[in-house]
Amino acid sequence: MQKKNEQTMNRIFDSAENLFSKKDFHEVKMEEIAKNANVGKGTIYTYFKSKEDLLFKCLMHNLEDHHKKFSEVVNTDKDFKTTLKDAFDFMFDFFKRKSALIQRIMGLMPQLKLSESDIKYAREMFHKTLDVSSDFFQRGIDEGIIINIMTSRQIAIVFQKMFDFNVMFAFYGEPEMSVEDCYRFFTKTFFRQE
Amino acid sequence: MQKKNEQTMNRIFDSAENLFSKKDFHEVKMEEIAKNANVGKGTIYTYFKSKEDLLFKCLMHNLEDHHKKFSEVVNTDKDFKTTLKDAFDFMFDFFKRKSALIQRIMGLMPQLKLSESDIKYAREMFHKTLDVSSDFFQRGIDEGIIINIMTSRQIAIVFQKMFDFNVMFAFYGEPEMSVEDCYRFFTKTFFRQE
Amino acid sequence: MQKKNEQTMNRIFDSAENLFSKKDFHEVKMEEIAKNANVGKGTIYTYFKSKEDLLFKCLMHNLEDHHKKFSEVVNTDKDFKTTLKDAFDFMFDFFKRKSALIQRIMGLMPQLKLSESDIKYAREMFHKTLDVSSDFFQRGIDEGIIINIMTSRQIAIVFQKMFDFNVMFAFYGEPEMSVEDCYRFFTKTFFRQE
Amino acid sequence: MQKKNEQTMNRIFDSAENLFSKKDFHEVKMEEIAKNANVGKGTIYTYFKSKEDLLFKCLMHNLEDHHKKFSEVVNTDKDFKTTLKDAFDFMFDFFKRKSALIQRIMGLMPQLKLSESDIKYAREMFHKTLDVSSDFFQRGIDEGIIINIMTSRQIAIVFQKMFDFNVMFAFYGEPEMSVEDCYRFFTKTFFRQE
DNA sequence: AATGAATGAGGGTTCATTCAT
DNA sequence: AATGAATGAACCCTCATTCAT
Repeated sequence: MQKKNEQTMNRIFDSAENLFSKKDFHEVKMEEIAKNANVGKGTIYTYFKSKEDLLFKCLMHNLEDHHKKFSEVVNTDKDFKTTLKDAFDFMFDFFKRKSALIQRIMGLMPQLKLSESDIKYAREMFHKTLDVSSDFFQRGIDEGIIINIMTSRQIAIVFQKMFDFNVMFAFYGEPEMSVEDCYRFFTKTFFRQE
Repeated sequence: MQKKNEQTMNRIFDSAENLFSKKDFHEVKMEEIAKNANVGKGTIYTYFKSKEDLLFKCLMHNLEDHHKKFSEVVNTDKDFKTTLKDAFDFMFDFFKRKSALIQRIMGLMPQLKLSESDIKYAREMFHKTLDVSSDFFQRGIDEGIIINIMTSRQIAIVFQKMFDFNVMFAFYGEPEMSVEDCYRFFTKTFFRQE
Repeated sequence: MQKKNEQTMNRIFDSAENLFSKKDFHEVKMEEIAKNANVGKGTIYTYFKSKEDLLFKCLMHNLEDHHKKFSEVVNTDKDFKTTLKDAFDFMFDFFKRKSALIQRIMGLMPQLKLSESDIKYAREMFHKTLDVSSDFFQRGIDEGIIINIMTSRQIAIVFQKMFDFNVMFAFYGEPEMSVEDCYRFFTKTFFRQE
Repeated sequence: MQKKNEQTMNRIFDSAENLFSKKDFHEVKMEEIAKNANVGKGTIYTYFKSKEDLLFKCLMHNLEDHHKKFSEVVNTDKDFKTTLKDAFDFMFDFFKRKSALIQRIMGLMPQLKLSESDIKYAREMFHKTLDVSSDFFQRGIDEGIIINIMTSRQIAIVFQKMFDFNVMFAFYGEPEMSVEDCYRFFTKTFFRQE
């Protein structure tokens, strides 16, 4: 794919991500995606096999991006607590922009008719992403900062998922947690109390 | 068959809840709901105005049931900690059976075209349900058992939502938390440490 | 059919005629007919084989009634012109009440799946009704009052149909013809001018 | 197939007009229209919003065509009587081809759920068409050829509607009026007798 | 005889996908 | 490569009809 195509594909990606974030898969129409991307309906099909494929590729596109950036955040020479704070900042922001999309897609995954290789790729991607996180928390455990009431992978999952609380807070009209509140919640639960 | 049958409606409810739990709204076909309920396709429409209405009524049906039973669990003479344990037992079980359904429906709610009165009713139901929970946690705060790093309503939301972690644990192949694990997680975070 | 049944059947007839007059066949629902007749939906089917049968019987019911009453009007000892005036009065009134129904039904007749005997009966009914009228106009021709630019049967048809003009006048917002206007129109066209 | 094809739309128009002429609105199936037009069922919906919209557009399509051609017939330098004869020739032919369609549609109009603008457009179209006719008959009145027992608009309506008689004649098995018969009928009624 | 709950065939409409240009 | 007109499978919903009571 040449330069020009890359741009077209990215416009499609942006449009699709935007719409899939806001609406249910079946509420999003290919025509709408095409229009918002300023391309013809048929053009999408030169880049993606089907609507499901587009959804899947959107997810992977985001996961890869997230993986890359998150790796950069946690693979650093700073001390654990400082890095954790950076990680919270990063995730807090990422969550705000992408959680709706990812939540939605993951809820749909079981119904997607994916090829064997796609499933394999997705599984690897998910685990690779979790591994980065879990390795980081393992470091916290090894340094004696985090208590091991959970496995490092479980902690990584809680870390990913805890920002969901804010969605519910918003739903019920409660004040949302700031990134500092989130950090405090996390340390209260997982840090060894002095 | 003369009187509109409570049983028929319950069969439809059961079938719909079951399918809506397993699949996306648009993947569930009315014909499938009818078949699994052992009724004709048209019969559903004598009880529910539309597929969306059926989904909505399913949610309300469950919320009402949940509200009633949960109220019984927490409105008791037992001491706070014992009652909290009962509440965890109850929620853990409820979550296993119903969370998929409720999660899915709540994700769809914004797209549902509900009547004013339906919206009002849903809002009331959600808040009524949360109130029972939040009153209970307020008692914990008042008794000095729970620290007030969050409002009682926020705690109630966390309490509802924390079982979600298990869904993710399952997704990533991590061991799920037992009800005791959940209770320990909660007390670690919200109980005053002696 | 006993007394009681006759009443029920007439309530169904009235309800059906009323609705078929106002709406298209397919817009009229059996439930609506039943409700307006204060009977159960199933009851209609104890009197009529189907919705089409009900429509057909409605038409016949009206034609018979019309035939009977119109016969009484024209079979009289009064002179031709006086009788014609009476006929206009009668038809003008009949038209106002029933033309919508009859027009509608006749437009539907070709699509109705009628039994051989029903078709035969309808044909006889239509012709019998026309015959009364045409015999009367033949008398006018024989008496030298009406000129024979048309057959008596054609005149009878024009006589039946001319009130239609008022429907169109109303549609276009023009003043409608009074019964006297109609009579004048008719005589201008068919009476020998002195 | 790049440009939305005028031919495709005309094929749909022809097919729809043909079927709506022969059958009741609800007896005509979209599938049938599509098949007779040699297009896919969905294609119709790229040209028309709904079945009702198609019916409405069919009517307007015909009225516009009729208006244009009829205007050409009556807006001429020939003398009144000659022009009237031409008008009869034209209407007689038009009626044979289109009256069934227009009659049927007009009977349905009250039940159609039309937009404000559609209603306005239809109203204008109807009146514009009638105006051409009524202006012409006004000329006849002004020239002293036609007596003014009716307004020119009423005469125009009678002129439009009188061909209906032939439909009834056919129904009852009477000989139909030729265009000359119709002309004679009209002049007998509306022309000043010398 | 009367009822109305239950039925399911049938049809209007949507929309992902194709393919000629 | 890009397009969008055309397609038809699929699905929600309606409503005439049936039948157990």
